[in-house]
Amino acid sequence: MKSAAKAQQAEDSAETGAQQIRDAIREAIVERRLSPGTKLSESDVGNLFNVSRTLARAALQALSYEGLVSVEKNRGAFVAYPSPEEARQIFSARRLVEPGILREAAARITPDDITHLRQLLLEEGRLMSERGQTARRAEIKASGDFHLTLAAISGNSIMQRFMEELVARSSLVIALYGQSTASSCGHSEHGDIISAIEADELDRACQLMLHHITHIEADLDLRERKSLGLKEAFEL
Amino acid sequence: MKSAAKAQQAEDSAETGAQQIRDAIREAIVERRLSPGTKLSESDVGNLFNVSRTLARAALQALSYEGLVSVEKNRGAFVAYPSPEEARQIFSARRLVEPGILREAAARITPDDITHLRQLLLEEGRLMSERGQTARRAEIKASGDFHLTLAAISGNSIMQRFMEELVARSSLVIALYGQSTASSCGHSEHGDIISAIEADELDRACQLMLHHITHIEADLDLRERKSLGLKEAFEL
DNA sequence: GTGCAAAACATCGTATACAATTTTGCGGCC
DNA sequence: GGCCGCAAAATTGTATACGATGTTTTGCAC
Repeated sequence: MKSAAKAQQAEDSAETGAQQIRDAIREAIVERRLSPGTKLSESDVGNLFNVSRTLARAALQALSYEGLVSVEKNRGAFVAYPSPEEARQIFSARRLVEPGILREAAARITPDDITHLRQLLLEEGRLMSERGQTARRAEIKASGDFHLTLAAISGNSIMQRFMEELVARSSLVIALYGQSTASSCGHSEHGDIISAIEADELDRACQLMLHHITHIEADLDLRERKSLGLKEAFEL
Repeated sequence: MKSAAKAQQAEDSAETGAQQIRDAIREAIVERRLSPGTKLSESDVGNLFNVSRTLARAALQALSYEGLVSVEKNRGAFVAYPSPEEARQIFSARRLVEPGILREAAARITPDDITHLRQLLLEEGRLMSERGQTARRAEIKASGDFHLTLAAISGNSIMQRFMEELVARSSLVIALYGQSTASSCGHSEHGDIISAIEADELDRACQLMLHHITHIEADLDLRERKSLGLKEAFEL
């Protein structure tokens, strides 16, 4: 897998400069270094990466297809600001697909995969106990990687790509509406899911996955707050 | 719904010229006026639509994110030529998501929606009995519209967009590997699914949907044929 | 006649330039 | 004093231009 991943990487980095910029911005969004609503002007992005507006534009367009930035005609690109309704749809979509992905993954999983998943878990736990911004960011990424790895194991690259989109957008939603300081995912729930898979209790694993997703969503405050930044921001 | 659809349309057409080109090419691909593997050079596309390469490129990039065209570095863009493996993944993904979509749609469906679906079915049947290329193309579109409408009824725009991608790519796969002259979907199966929904027999509706998708896939010849056109084409 | 190499051609990758639209700031008018 | 309108500035939309890369052709040597 390492060689395949490397080949993929080489192919990507060789493909075009816009891809690199896209990946860099996406990482910044997912790790919450860029807040929802932040303006991403083409010139600024271009200057930042020392490329022309052409490439910056291409990268922003690409991100808009993934739902991470929204481009408004003649107004510019912004880090996506998902509405509560959008947030609900994202988690609804995850509840819809993740059990199925889990089933397919369980059918193809190898001992090596289990080891890999457990390693991810360990890393996640380690980061969780650490302090600091960088650790927090790494933890966010790691907790998403659990779901992404499951999708990779399922062997369906289409579903894998879809999950990448959903996980990335989830990160945005959590950044916006998350309440608890305990970030993103319940750590122990990931472990429970792996255990259920190992024990071949597939139905239980799916149930756990559904509860897990619901728990994440339950930690959000999805009440409508209409255009909260316009007037109410001053009345605080 | 009509006003909402119109607003959407107006917004789209106003958004940018690249979108219109993208939609035009996509329609051509889905309706199989463009065959898989066809080269789509940026200059040609630009000339065809009387725009610069910039817009043509943007449109082709967009389509590559949807999996309908594949762009190869420094070589150009081509109508996607899905491999048998890719085809299997597409239908696997559909089996994974469509029952879930069906369940959500059934929970929100209105009598008007049922009417609409039945109307689609009628149209589909009418086109099926007609002769000629244009009728055949319209039929392809109509049969996909059934699945798309179901996704729209479900109310989850994320899943809806995903289904649009899957249906479009399915059309490509069928164009490549389809055997029977009876195109795309078994017509009667669509009607059976609607009936099951109306009768509130959700589990049965899901089963029918799964069988339906499997039937479509079963009509394909997904055997690997390596670079078939090189010598064997002459030895016929 | 065949095979390889070099040049010519075509096509994509990226940058820069210009046009169109929106936003913003200013001034006049009610 | 506040509102309306116009002009300037900024930003995006699109086109064109140039350089890089891949492909084909052509010519020469074997």
